[in-house]
Amino acid sequence: MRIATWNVNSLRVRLPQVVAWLAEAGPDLLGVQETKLQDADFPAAELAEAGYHALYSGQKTYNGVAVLSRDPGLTGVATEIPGFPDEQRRVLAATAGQVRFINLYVPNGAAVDSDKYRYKLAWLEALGEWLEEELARHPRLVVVGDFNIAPEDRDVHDPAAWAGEVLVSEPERAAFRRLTALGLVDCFRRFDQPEAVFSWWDYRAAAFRRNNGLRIDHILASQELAAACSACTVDRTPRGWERPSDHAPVIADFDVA
DNA sequence: ATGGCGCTCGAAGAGCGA
Repeated sequence: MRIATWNVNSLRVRLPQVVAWLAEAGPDLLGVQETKLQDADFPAAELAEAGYHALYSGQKTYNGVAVLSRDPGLTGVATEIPGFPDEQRRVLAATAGQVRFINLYVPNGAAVDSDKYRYKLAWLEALGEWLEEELARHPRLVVVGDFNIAPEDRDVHDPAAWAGEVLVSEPERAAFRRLTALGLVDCFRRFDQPEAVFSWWDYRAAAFRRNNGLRIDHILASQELAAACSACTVDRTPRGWERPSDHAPVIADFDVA
């Protein structure tokens, strides 16, 4: 089973790239973030033509998440963190067979100590409580998305320049470690990886060409699924296409039915 | 060098992302 995540930064703009990438990479499940589409405008027909059933939870202009699945028989759909009502559409969970799939667009946080930063930390706190329950219910749980956290300095192109900034600050990293302490495994770090592998590069200052990036998009798996994970990679290719998203897809393969 | 680029809304330029 192939599971992937991709912040597309506008599905309206990126739909042709998403369709092309689905045909190349062939994920069974793809978590999409930043669709920036109301549900009425979601391109369900185009994606169905590409062979994918879609769930979506959108809003105008900002945020918006979707789950694309080869298997149309998804159940247990959730669009909120229980007990954390939120107008921002950042959560979409569903069960495919025995696999519980949770797709997240974690708040960006804007700047350390801002209102948005405090919202991000509160959001992550509520997420942790929910994921603890989800883990108890679902031995095969995978949590994907744009976490907007680079967990360690090796996930940052220039740790000195980024020290203490939003996306790398210690409270954010502590929130990420709280998730892994629940028993969720960062699939990317289960394997030997090259140095300087990132999933996001600023549009400005030729950041992609210089590989000035951050690894902020992640695939976390329960221990049962992590044990069945055979690979986890970032696919840099779409970031090099014309008019790309600033994020690249992350892919993990699992030896489960 | 504290900007730089790209998307949205809406029809200019501000807000936002990371």
